[in-house]
Amino acid sequence: MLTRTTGGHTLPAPFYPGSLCESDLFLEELWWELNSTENEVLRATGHSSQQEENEQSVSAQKDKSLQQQGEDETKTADTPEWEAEKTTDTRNERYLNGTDTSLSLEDLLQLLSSQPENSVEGISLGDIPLLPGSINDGMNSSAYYNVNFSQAISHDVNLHEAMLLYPDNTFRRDAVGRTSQPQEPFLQLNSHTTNPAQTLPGTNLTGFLPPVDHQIRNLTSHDLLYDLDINIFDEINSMSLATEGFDSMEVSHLFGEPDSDSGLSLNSSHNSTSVTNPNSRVCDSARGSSSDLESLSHHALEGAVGGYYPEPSKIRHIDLSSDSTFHGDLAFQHIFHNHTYHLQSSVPESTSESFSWPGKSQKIKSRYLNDTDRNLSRDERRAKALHIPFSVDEIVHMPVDSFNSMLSRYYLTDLQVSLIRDIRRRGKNKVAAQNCRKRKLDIILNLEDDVCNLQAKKETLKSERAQCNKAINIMKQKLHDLYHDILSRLRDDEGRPVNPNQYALQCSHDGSVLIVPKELVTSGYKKETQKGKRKSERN
DNA sequence: TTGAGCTGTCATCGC
DNA sequence: TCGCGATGACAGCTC
Repeated sequence: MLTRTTGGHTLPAPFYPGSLCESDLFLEELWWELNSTENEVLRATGHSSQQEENEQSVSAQKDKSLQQQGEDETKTADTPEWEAEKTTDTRNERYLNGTDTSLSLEDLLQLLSSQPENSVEGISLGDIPLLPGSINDGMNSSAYYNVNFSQAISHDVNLHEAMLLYPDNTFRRDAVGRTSQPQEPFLQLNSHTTNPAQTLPGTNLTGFLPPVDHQIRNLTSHDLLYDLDINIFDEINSMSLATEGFDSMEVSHLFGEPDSDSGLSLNSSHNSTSVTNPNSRVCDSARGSSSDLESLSHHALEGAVGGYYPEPSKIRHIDLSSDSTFHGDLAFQHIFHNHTYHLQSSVPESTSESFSWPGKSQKIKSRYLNDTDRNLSRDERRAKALHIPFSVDEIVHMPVDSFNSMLSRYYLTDLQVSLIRDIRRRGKNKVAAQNCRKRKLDIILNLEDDVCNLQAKKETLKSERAQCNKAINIMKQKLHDLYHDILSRLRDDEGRPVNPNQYALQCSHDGSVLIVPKELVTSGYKKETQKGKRKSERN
């Protein structure tokens, strides 16, 4: 029973290596060897019955894709320029000349469609070079699947809807399993297929992995997706959420943000489908992911009113549930979403993000955020998630007129506009807060300097006062000495020395010096002081 | 574990 | 009325 076609080769349906169980690894090795041997045989013979089936399938798909492409062209009359600029003729020529062996499936199908029928025989899907790093294999296989990805992307269809666009069963790897598991429509994870080359034709995992077969062989999708950037999943999830209609709180929870002040709350009834696929069965180790995902989906709805933060472990299950479609969208995002989000804003970011990561574990946080995302601020992640075509720097630092004209020039949803305005408000307030703190710090420093200067001045004045007092005392002493010296030399009428304790010297206005008894001096002094007081009282 | 410092954010006020 | 800056207050994070 041949149910899976992997690049022109067949796999026995009941035999799915890739489980995390170690016992399955041995079977996986055997499967790999068998498959490798089969590949060699097929290459040696150059053709096979299965290839004929594939070619027939390709021909049928080609017709379908061409028909679908014609329909899509009418549907997507306003496709972006990047799609209009996509030309494959030159690549086809390069491929025919042998200079370019990295043609994608779509290119090849177009090449086939442009060639006479008899020339198709020489090319089968098994001959398609699936080079490591050529992620276009997955992306450009839309024609093969009768899907116009550009339409899906341009319409911002979420993953779930994008998957539903597949009209036939070519995407299915296991029709039997599919019928037996009707609730597992698309996201059958690669955990069943350890060999990444045996995944879907359009999802060549080798494009993301180093071409070390022996290492890849023992990896499961669990392992392969484990280290992938969570932000990519965030983008995928939010892309569907942002366009399909969602509650901003849920996106905030998905981003680990308890507060989203975008202020718009859309329908959140079905937004968790693209995020949490309860039917995704990754492996035995993640067997409990189904319940977790359900609970997460449930809590996501709760989070809209209660503020639930999904734990990182649950987010990990979400990532694993993205399945192979992840790669296709990933490729699209690498190519079509050329957002220039600056990693470093002009405003110095805090070294510690206030972004509240669920669980608050920095190890887990750093595990899911790569270096780029660690440098992204929360608003940058938000903008990236909602595919806002402006950088945070542009949004924040752009003049008002330019900002308003920019908003009017682009067709933006209310959510995007709200987020942009929030980003601008927060960004400007952040700068204002920084300036305010800097200014406050400057004021404090200036006040401290003033205090220091005043203290120094006070000390100077104290020293000057001490010096003045010292000078005054010296002058007093000199005056006292001079006084006694003069009185000691004076004689009364009887020739006796004048007692300094009974007489005092008094200078008159005309410069003459009189010897006056101290009683008169003290009484006269009292009278003068009393007169002075009276005068002051009268005045 | 606790506290200080830093930073982002929100609310509010005034221009 | 709107936009924006300034600032107090609060919370989260780091050390």
